[in-house]
Amino acid sequence: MRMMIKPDLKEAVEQLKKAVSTKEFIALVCLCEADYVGRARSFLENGERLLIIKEDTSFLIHRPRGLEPVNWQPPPNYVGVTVKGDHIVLTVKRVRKPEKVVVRIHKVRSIFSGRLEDKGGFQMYLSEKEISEILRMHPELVEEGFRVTSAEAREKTGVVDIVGVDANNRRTIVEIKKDRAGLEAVRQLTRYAGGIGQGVRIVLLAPGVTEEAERMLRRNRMEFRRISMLDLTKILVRERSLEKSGIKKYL
Amino acid sequence: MRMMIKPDLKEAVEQLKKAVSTKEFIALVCLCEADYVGRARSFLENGERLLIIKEDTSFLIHRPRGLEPVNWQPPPNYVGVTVKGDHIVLTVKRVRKPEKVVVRIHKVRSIFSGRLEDKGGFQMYLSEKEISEILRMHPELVEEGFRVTSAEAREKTGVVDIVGVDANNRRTIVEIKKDRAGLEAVRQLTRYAGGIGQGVRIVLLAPGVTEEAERMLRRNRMEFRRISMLDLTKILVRERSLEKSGIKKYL
DNA sequence: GATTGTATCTCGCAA
DNA sequence: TTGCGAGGTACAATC
Repeated sequence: MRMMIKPDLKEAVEQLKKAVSTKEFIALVCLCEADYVGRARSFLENGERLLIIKEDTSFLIHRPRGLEPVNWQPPPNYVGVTVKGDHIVLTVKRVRKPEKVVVRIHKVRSIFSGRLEDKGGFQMYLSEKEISEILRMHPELVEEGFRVTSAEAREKTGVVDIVGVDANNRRTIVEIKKDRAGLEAVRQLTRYAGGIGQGVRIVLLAPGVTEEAERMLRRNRMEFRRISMLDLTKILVRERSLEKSGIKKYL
Repeated sequence: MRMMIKPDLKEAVEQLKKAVSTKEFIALVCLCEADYVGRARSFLENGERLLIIKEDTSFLIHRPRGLEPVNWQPPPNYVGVTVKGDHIVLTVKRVRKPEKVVVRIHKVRSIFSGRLEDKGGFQMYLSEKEISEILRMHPELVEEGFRVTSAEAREKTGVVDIVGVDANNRRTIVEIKKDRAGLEAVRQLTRYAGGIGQGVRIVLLAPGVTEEAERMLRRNRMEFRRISMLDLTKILVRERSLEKSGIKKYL
């Protein structure tokens, strides 16, 4: 692990080359310009940015504002470092596609490189899949008397989360959205419903629905039911072994 | 602009707080864990990562591998720094949405903060010459049945024109603008079209058009057609003879 | 490898 | 603010 503040060109190049060759994680604040050629073309004029080269050669250029990187290259990449006159030329070229970013680095403000130790697990909760799982275990949350007949989550025409029958033994398809359902969700559902016979109830389950989406639902004789993500989370927390997962401390 | 290597907790907190309060750009390599609660929930166990807080409060956590950040928050955010026992607690909470990331920082490997000077322009790029070339090769992109009889680039106005005939053998002049066409573009076009006889179609091709410009076009019986510079770029990249002037040279 | 669908998508634009 | 489409989308799953 090594770090330098305002190194001169020679020092910076040396560390950069070494770090690249040993595939260390690199975070470099510098004055630079960058060209991209590949699926499109772009040119980024001179300015101060943060460059990131990861251990798997993932590459990012971040400007001082905005969430998204201005330039990037998904791994794997060939990474080259050379010196041309008074600046460093960093070339990042994708292995499997004809794409590359060329960065001309004029001044290095700071450079960090090292191997980062990161074995920590990452877990997302309450994805649509997990919601579906909970509802399969607790069909009464969908509707009184509802029974699940098919645990199959996907069919060819689109995404279907739960198939079952309601209290009157009528076939019912339940689609789940974890966010407020918009037009796109309803469209997706409509596409699927096109291949379904008459007399089948179609229910959209979500924390909310936009006005237009609800209108579209009505036009297509489909139903909306509100569901509380908080309730589902409580069930998840109650029923899962949570010692190692860590979500417990939130609730 | 300030940077520290392996600072102790107190030093790190001090710099972090100051940098956050003055909205400096921050790049922090540290051992940390992170929780996200919002549209979904996630938990990231302990490990070494790069944290980025931008001048507009954009927030990113990058692991040592993978292009995408493992956690993030689009601006604007409230950013809070506190100390709890032996670790720093960084809270990044979105202003307009119920979402937050809480990071517990256990060890700081290095911290950079400062204001980055970045006024450099950024643009996707296609020269007029290239646009003209692509459309000559693919006249169907102008319109179904269109055939080119001549093409010429006027560099001063940033407009390319192509002369041809449409599917009905009617003479058609196509003007191309790289950027969204405003009133000025239409004025120039009108001036140019003034010397043209009646019965000739005039079509403006651009990525977009302002409302007023479109009205002016209609008044002058001219047409607008939307064209995607990105699509053209893709065609260029895909189909150009690579030996002479194409992408190959770059790659 | 090509296609398809999701995403804490983000972002810009328009109504 | 909400909806809608584009993106160098990236990425995983599927064919």
